[in-house]
Amino acid sequence: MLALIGDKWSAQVLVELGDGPRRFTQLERAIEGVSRRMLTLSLRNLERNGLITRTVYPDAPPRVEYATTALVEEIREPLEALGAWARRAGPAIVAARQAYDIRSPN
Amino acid sequence: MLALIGDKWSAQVLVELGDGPRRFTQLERAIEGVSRRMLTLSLRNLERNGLITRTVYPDAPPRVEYATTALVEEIREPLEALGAWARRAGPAIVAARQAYDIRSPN
DNA sequence: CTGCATCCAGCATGATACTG
DNA sequence: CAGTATCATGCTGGATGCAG
Repeated sequence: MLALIGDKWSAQVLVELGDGPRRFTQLERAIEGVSRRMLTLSLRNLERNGLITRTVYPDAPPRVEYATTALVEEIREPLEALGAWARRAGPAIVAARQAYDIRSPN
Repeated sequence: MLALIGDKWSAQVLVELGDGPRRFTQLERAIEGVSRRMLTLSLRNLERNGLITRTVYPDAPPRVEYATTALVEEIREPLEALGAWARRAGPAIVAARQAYDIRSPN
């Protein structure tokens, strides 16, 4: 699982594509801090693993759209459960972190 | 979320601790390929984020047990859903990979 | 617009040795 | 048993420039 989307950006790409197909530049702008290089690599990797599709439209200027496959739809629900948990648990995590840092001031 | 357990070993640690508390050496043996150093770092990180507890028993020889916290219990279900999906989707992923590699022989 | 190639720095990780 | 300390290194990923 983590071998598929465990890197820094792939998960975010999947989140963006959750609302529907997106173009390369749209993703680049939506995902704060991603470089063109890393976005390309992530997209290639996701495509290779069958998690997204890449569609080239023969226009000028070039247009490429990325979309999630059925494989990803199957896990949308547990993924969103995890997302909800992350938002809920955020404060507890921060608190735990502060408590730990006070106990071990290194 | 991935910031918490996105590294190479933390997720596996959580899986091992899913069956109950474990000692340092038990984890080291159960998790194939992990070095003492990385196991230590992962455990410290999980502890700092409040996902596991570390209990030292004042015995000779020393004994330390790690266990998951309630925070982790909350996501056991979606996590297992993801695991089940990973096992089911495995073959499809491999197939997609082969198809891709044939299309793009670089 | 959508990439790919190259270069290079920095961090993460493994190996190894040592300790309470 | 359960770590810590130190060193060497390899890969990740950013920056930059080029291209169809």
